[in-house]
Amino acid sequence: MEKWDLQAVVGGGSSSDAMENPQFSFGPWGFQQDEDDHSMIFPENFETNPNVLDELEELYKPFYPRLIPNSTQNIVTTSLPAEKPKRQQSFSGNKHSNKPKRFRKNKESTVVQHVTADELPSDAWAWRKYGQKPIKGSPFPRSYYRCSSSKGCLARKQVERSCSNPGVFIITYTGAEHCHSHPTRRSSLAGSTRKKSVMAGSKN
DNA sequence: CGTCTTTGACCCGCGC
DNA sequence: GCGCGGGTCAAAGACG
Repeated sequence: MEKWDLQAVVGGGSSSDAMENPQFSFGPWGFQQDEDDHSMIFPENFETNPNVLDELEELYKPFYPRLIPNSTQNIVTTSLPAEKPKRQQSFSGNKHSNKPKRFRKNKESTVVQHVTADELPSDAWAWRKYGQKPIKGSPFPRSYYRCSSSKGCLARKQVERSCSNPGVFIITYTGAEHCHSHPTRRSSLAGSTRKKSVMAGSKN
């Protein structure tokens, strides 16, 4: 079983980093968005050109925990096909409840970071894992996290390991922007330092 | 007690 | 229209 500890990977499982790094002004939700095209344009050589990287760091510093020069950390934004009319979400409840159906696909902007294990950012937000799925074509599963700092916050992120570069993690921020400020402390640390044994043999 | 992770099932978008 | 793949829900169990 490829059970790899994403808790350690995303850093969201531990509150220590977040609290020790108050300078983090983290949150990809807040960059400029066009009405229709939720995208950011990056020069192709931004990763290799130190000047470009520096400029970008200044530009996007408020949105990311840190941009590490000479690293594999990367920012790729996906622009949504605004022109392509998609079928509206039905929001018809599911078998479990009458709650409105969650919207699918990224109707908000998405921001992708490629980081190495050592550079995995520990953001100031508290994330709660709500799902994990094996991805076709990738030996590694993708984990889904949502912001647990505030109940109404719709911010989400996905963490997966690069299939071509197992040492590189792909963090995708999706959903809405945070509707709250950085949590000064976690509401609870329960479960945040969960032992690995739980995931190893809980249900299998 | 409150929050977290895990995990199977469900639902939807999209390609064929 | 059907099937696949991906995203989300919610119950159960664990931890501080």
